[in-house]
Amino acid sequence: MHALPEPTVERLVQLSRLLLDCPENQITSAEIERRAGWASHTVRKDISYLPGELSSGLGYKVQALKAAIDERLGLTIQRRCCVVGLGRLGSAYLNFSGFELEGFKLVAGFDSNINRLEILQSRIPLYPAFKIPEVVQRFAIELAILCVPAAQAQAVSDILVKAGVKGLINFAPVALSTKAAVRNVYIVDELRYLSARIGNDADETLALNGEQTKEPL
Amino acid sequence: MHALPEPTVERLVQLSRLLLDCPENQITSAEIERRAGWASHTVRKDISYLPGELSSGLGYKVQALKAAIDERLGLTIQRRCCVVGLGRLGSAYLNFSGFELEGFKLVAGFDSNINRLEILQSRIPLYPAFKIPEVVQRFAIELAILCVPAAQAQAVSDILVKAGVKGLINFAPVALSTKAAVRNVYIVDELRYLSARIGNDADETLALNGEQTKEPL
DNA sequence: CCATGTGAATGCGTTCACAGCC
DNA sequence: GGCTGTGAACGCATTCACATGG
Repeated sequence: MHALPEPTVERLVQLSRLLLDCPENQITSAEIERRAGWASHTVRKDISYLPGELSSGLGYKVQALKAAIDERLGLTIQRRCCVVGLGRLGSAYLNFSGFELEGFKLVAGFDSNINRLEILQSRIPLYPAFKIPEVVQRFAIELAILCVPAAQAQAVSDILVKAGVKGLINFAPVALSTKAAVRNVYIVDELRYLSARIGNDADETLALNGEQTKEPL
Repeated sequence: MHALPEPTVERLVQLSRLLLDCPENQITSAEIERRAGWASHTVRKDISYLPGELSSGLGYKVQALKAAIDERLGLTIQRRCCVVGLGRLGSAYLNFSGFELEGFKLVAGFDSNINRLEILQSRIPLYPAFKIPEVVQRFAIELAILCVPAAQAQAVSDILVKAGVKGLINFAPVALSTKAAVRNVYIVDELRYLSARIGNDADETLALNGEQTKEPL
């Protein structure tokens, strides 16, 4: 079995979720195109990498398709994760309830500020940062949502990875150097990227009165 | 002036920020490789798309390089943005202080829950959701950070875009259908993607393709 | 020598076009 | 007929190798 192309993995990850709230039993590649925006032949090509009999005359069997994707991508395993850094962003994710639904289990929150641990109320157990090695090992935590300030991100990531964490979502604007898998999510870069995309169309003007009348969607 | 390759834009966006906290005057492509993780020839190729004399014997001139990137990508314009949906995630970003530093101005927060508007304290002016068209037009808001529940994301995005918003960061797990530029950030998909990458220790089917080969810490 | 810059080669994902099957 | 599945063609970004400049 060969490695999947990187972009294919990315699309299949999304497709798997998309199939979650898909009430029908069958779905065609054309319908997936409509819902997700990828060309139908791209969808078919992606799916063709998966093993098994997934189609039946008029489309793919939703259950079987989702199962095949999850199986192939290793998404059937329930992974334990933690949130590190319980500022506004970290505690937002600490209280996010969408993890369990999709096979993740949030089992710990960490912060170096003891006061903060006492103030925060959460269903999830909270620990001081110095307990990261112990707790990560004890619960076999594999994934971490890293919400600490940029200055500490590299050091904290080192501790996490040493303790056994294999994947990180990094919200700080630093390029982590680590053997773990990393996904960077920095909102300012996202804004900058959007800025680049929308270009310098009609700027300068402070839109005094009339406002440009936009055509409907 | 030709369009830049998509991946180049993405790297230059990050490079521009990386140069922000770069105290030196000169930087070589090899040093950028060390800090950002891209091969030095990739860096040079990316930079070669930019106009102007950016190098001088022993590396690039940091100021000039950053200026050239920002100019080319349209990052010199200060864009106004807003946060829509002031739940935990939305209010976390509402209080994030990193926007101004990098040329963005957060000028409004919106939520449909009037109570919430009264409870939240923020330096940023808050408005009820029904005022989105008015406020977006009045302040010429171009970018929106969309933190509303999935069920409302499409409808709210329609209103924003109709009012003049040109780019959206979407935190909800839905594929928005819109003419605006969109960046999707859904944390569960990020976790799933990491899951796929780290596999099950026994399972090397996904064979991390080169990608992030970092040298040891 | 150092490091940049760039045409040319390579490799990889996308797109195409059509064969196969329900 | 409609839809999937896939080898083959294509196009684009990456990578290479070497010419150029301080």
